[in-house]
Order: sequence, then structure tokens, then C-alpha cells
Amino acid sequence: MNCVIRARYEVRARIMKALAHPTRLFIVDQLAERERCVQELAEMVEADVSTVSRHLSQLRSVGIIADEKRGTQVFYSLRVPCVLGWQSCVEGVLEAEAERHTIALGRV
Amino acid sequence: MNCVIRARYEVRARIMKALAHPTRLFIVDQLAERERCVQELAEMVEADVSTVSRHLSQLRSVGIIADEKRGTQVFYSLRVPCVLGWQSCVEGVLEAEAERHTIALGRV
DNA sequence: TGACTATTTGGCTATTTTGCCAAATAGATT
DNA sequence: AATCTATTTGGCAAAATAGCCAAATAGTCA
Repeated sequence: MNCVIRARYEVRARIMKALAHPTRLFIVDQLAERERCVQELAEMVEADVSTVSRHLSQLRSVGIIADEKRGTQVFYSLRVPCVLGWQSCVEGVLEAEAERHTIALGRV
Repeated sequence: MNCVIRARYEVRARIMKALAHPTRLFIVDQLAERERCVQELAEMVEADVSTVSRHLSQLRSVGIIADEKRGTQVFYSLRVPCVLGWQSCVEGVLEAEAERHTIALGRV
């Protein structure tokens, strides 16, 4: 794998990594519904505001969400809704996995 | 976020995380073409065979790839091809990000 | 059986990630 | 200006991840 190819996969991995956390996946789902400010999300996930701020920062740094400051609050919104489409595939992975176990058990 | 909801997002995150690594994304792409054995992939990514074996183990543990032993070799193949579809969205994220920078620069 | 090959696993270190607290920053209000 | 609120950032410790070497395992073939 040469240098330029590797760089391409590193960029992709960075985007995947930004989503690869339960709290961040939850946040993306919430932002799909409507924009939210930091403390609102912090209450929902029951984590420190600073922790949520860092999660949001990660999502924003790869461009998945957008931020807009209004007054003292910062409202975050989903910039790239197609990430929601991944979920159906994730469910597919889970189904395939369940099926595999069924087959494995069936063979006993 | 209650317990059962959290558990659901943790499962999803585990699947995302399995893909959130440049080497593993590369491997998935290669397996989309055709099945490969461990050493074949190790040569391609220029990493230790044991390292690649562990990457494959992660992908298999969440059900994304399948393994089949034939002789002394183990052939891996892509079980859930829909993960390939994520790439077009990843490209979309990158484009949105590029556009954001363009606008930002344009406003200077 | 014994040697050989392919893969996995144990053990280790280095690096990254996570989450909290405390402090800093930015904007609004009096 | 002083204060108050919302958010971000510095710093830290705990946990997870990555990669390599060496050793163990599983299968093949003489």
C-alpha cells in the first residue's frame, strides 16, 4: 500500500472514527431531528458539558456537524445527513451476525 | 439516555469502531474484490502477519467478514457488502468539508 | 512421527482516547 | 465595569488500541 493510497484511507478512517462512539452516534441522531445546544445534549447523555463539547468538537472537525453561535449558546446541526443511512447497514451487520449464530447453533 | 438505548448505541459503535482504522478499511476494500488469506493481506499492507490477523479478528468479531479455513490457510471474505456504500457518504463528508473551507476563504 | 507452513495468541510498550474538574473565554445584562 | 451564563480548553489519570516479537496451535506432507 503506497503512500498516497494510505493517506486516502487515513482520511476515511478519521471520519469513521469521529462516529465510532456511542455518545457521538446518539448526538448525530438527535441533531438529525433538530439543532441542539451543548447543555441540552449534555442533559440527554448525562455527561459533563465539557465532555459533550469535546465530542461535538470531534464531529465538527471532520465536517459532519455545523456550529452556529447565537447569544451565549452554540447550536449544533447535522451537516451531512447521509451518515444516517449507515444505520440500516449496521442493522444489517447485526442481522447477519445473529443469523450466523443461529446457523452455528443449528449445526450442533 | 436510558440503559437500553445506551446499549443499542454501544453495539452500533462497536461495529463502527471495527471499521475505523485505515488498514481495516483497506482490507474491506480488498475483500470486496475477492477473498484473501492473511499473509496475502499482510504483504499488501506491509505489516506484520500477526498485526493483520488481529485486524481481521476485529472485523470478524462484529460479523463484517467471514473466515474459512482451507488447508493451513484461512481465507477471509466480505460478509456484509453494504459497508462499501459508506464510502460514498465519506466522500460526501469530505466534499462538504472542502466546500466549507472554500466559503470560509471566500468570505475573507 | 517429524519437519514445515499458516495463523493465532501472550506479553509487552507506546500511543491514543475518554471523561472529569478547574480555569479561561465569549457574550448578555444590570 | 461587574456579574452571570454558556461554552471551550488545559491538565490529568484511567482505559482502550496498535504493533511487534516470540511462542503456541493447527494442518500438511514426507
